[in-house]
Amino acid sequence: MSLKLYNSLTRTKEEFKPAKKGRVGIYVCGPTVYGHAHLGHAKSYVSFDVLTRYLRYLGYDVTYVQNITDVGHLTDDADEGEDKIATAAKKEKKHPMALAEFYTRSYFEDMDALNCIRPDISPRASGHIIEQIELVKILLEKGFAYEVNGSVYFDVSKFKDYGKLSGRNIEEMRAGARVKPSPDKRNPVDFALWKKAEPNHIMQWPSPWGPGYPGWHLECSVMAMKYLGKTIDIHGGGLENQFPHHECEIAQSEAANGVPFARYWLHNNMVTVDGQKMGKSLNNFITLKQAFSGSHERLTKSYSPLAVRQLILNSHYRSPLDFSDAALFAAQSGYEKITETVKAVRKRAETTGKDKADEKITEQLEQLREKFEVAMNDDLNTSVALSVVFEMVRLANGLLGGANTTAETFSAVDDLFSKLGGDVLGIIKGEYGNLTNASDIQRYELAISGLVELRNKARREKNFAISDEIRKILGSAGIVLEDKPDGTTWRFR
RNA sequence: GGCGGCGUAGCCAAGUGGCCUAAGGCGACGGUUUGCAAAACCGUUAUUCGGCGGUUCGAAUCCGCCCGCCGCCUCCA
Repeated sequence: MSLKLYNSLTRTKEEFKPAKKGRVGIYVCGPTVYGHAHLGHAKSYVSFDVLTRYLRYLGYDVTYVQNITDVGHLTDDADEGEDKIATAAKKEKKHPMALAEFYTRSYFEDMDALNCIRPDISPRASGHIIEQIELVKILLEKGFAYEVNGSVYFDVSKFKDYGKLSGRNIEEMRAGARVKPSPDKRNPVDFALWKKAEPNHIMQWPSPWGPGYPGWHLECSVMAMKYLGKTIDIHGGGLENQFPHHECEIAQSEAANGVPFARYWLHNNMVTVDGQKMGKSLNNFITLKQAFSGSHERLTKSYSPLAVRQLILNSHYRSPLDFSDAALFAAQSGYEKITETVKAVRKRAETTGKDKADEKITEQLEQLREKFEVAMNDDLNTSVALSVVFEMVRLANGLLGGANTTAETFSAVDDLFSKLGGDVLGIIKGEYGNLTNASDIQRYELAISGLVELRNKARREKNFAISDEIRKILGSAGIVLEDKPDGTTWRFR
């Protein structure tokens, strides 16, 4: 039984074997930091986060590189528009680097909330200008590129394999081209490696071809090569980047190095909101910060970051995902169900003894783990993997209802919860706290437990009018009471 | 116009030739439990997989046509 991944390059599921035994290098196209991250970013980066988490679970030593694009990504036509960062910086009246820094921090904040493990390396495009210039030089020397008016373009006609990833050929593209070709380019499908900067362009660097800045595709080739070698194991990214971005990365890298750029190409599908492509003009553009706070007119409430994560993992990474308030609501309920069970299991696992875990249960757990791995091995079927976690929830709740389960058995259950739902899927936390500030917790707990005690006194005296009133008051503050055989507990709704 | 994908219960979603008289979640309903609740547990909720034909002993799964939706081809994760 081994991991199979769908390779866009061959359009088939292939058994995954890294080039070096036991070690995996992954490069994923990161965000262009000119705005807050949105639901689309979440699907992409949660998907690749689960990939790296699962590879680590399988015992691989993974190096995960995900770039930050802070220069060179143009608006409009690939080679004619303005730099996205520069445009946003003008609007916000900030230095481009300040703007990039601001949104980089915002991005990490959101990804942390989604429980995405930080990449091992988060290289910035602007920090690799020298390397990018070097690559352009090599491509010029080898005759794959040409210089015109201080800009350098890649000559697509020189690279036979162009189109192999996206299944296109140059003739078709030329026929269907909607963009008017730049007069500098020999061929409309040629793309910019280095762009000449006008004097008022803030983001510019000296180069052998005069002051300028790198083309967008160049950074990924350079940084992947620098940190992972000339041939990387896995290259990931969004489906919309398959063409032209990834196609251009392949062309540049393979033309320069003469060896395959990436062995496995993985592409995640797109996100829609209420059935439509997410776009600023459609008023369905939802940032992660808006989803977490519920501050968007399409959302009826705020959603936990991990509920967003769970919704993403509820479907396959290669399927499109439609975000809607109803779907998020369902994910939130399911997420809370898992969370409450895990918390209860951990509480029962605290009282350690010398007993052994129930063998019948550990056998069941082992079967569940196997089912989970079979699902994940099949091109990361997180939907089925998640269903295994729910099966564990039902098993655990059954044990919680009974009286004879040992702490050791609960500990075994928690162990598997932590591995599968925690380490791999990232929807179960290592620790849960109702509030972040310790002294706040004490004060709230004191107040709430006082009211609970008062209510129980009323209940003992059969004064249910008073007891119901207290529960109602706490309920309106979002605190739910649960009367159980061993006492009353409370939790936040 | 070119290329690709999708259509499974009220909603989300897995399954892609026989183990499917189709996982799992949400919602709804009934039961157990409870002073009443909440939570949990048990049960019910698609004889059917957009429609129509075909291939096959056998199809949600393969083929054809039709209908509907979406994406890429221009920046987007």
